[in-house]
Amino acid sequence: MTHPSDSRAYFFKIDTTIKKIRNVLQKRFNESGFDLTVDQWVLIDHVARNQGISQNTLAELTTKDAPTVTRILDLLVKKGLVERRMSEEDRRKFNIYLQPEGIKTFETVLPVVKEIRRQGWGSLNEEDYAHFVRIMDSIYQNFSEY
Amino acid sequence: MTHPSDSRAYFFKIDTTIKKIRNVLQKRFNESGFDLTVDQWVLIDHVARNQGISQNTLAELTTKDAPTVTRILDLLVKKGLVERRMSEEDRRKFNIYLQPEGIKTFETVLPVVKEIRRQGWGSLNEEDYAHFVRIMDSIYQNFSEY
DNA sequence: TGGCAAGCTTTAGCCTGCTAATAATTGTTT
DNA sequence: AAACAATTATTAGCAGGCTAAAGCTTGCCA
Repeated sequence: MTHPSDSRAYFFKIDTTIKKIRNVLQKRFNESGFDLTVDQWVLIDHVARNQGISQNTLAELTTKDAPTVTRILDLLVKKGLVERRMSEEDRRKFNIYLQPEGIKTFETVLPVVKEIRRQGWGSLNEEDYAHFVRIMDSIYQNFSEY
Repeated sequence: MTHPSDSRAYFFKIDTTIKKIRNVLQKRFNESGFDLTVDQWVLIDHVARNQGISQNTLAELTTKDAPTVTRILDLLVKKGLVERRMSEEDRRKFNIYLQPEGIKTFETVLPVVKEIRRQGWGSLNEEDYAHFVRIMDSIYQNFSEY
C-alpha cells in the first residue's frame, strides 16, 4: 500500500467502529430495560438541552434528515416522552419539549451513556483526542464541496 | 470538558463522518450514472476479489448481517451483476460469482471509488493514518467484550 | 394587495441494519 | 441409524437514512 487512501480500510474502519458503538449502546439499553433506540436517545439528549427546539434545528444538530426526525419524534410522542407544541410566532414550526416522563428517561439513561463513552475511549488521552478530531474534521472538510 | 469521553463528541463525529463519506460516494455514483448503492458496491467489491465466496463469509468481511446480505444480493442478481451457484460440497451454501456485467461494473466503479478515497484522505499522511488506525482499533477493542 | 418564492413539516417509497423465527442441510452423539 | 445440535440462508417486522413530492405557512415584491 503506497498511500493509505489506496486501501478501502479507512472507510471500512469508520463504518465498523460506529456500528460497534451503536450495537454496544443498544445492547446496554436493552439490558438496562430502557425501551429506547440509540437514535431516539440522541433526540432526547438534544431536546433535553434545548427545550422548545424546532424539528429543523434538531435535524441540523443531529445530522439527521427531516423525515427521520419526524418519524423518531412520532415514536417518542407515542411513548409519552416528548411533546410537540405549535410555535406561536411561526405556525409552520413545532417546538419540541420533553414531557416529565422524558426528563426522567433522560436522567436515567445519561449516566449509562456516559459510562459507555468512557469505556470506549478507554486509556486514550487528550493528545489522541486531538489527533482524532483533526483527522475526522479533515476528512469531512475534504468533502466540503458536497 | 475534563476528559474527552465526557463529551458526546466522538460518537457524533464518527457518525457524521461516515454519513458524509456515504453521501459523497452515493452522489458521485449518481452523477456518474451508476445504478448502484454504496452497499451494493461494497458487496461487488468483495465478490470481485473473492469469486465463489459464501454469503456467510461475505457478511463477516463486510460486517453486515445475514439478512442484509441476502437482500442486497437479491438486488444484484436482479440487476444481472451477480450469480448465486449452489455449493457442491455443502448444499446449505451458495457460492457467489460476478457475472460479466458485474465485472464490467466493478472495473468502471473502482477508479471512481479510489479517487474519492484519495480526496477524502487529502493531505493527511502516513503518521496520521497510523494514529487513525490505532485510535479506531482502540475504541473497537475497548468494546470487545460485547 | 396578490402572487410567487422560500421555509417547515409530513408522506411515500426505496434501501439497509437489527432481531427473532423458520427451513433446509450437515454434523454429532449415543 | 435416530435424535439432537449446529450451520447457512431466508422471511418478516420494526427502525432509521435518503430522495422526491406535497401541504401549509410565511415573506417578499411587483
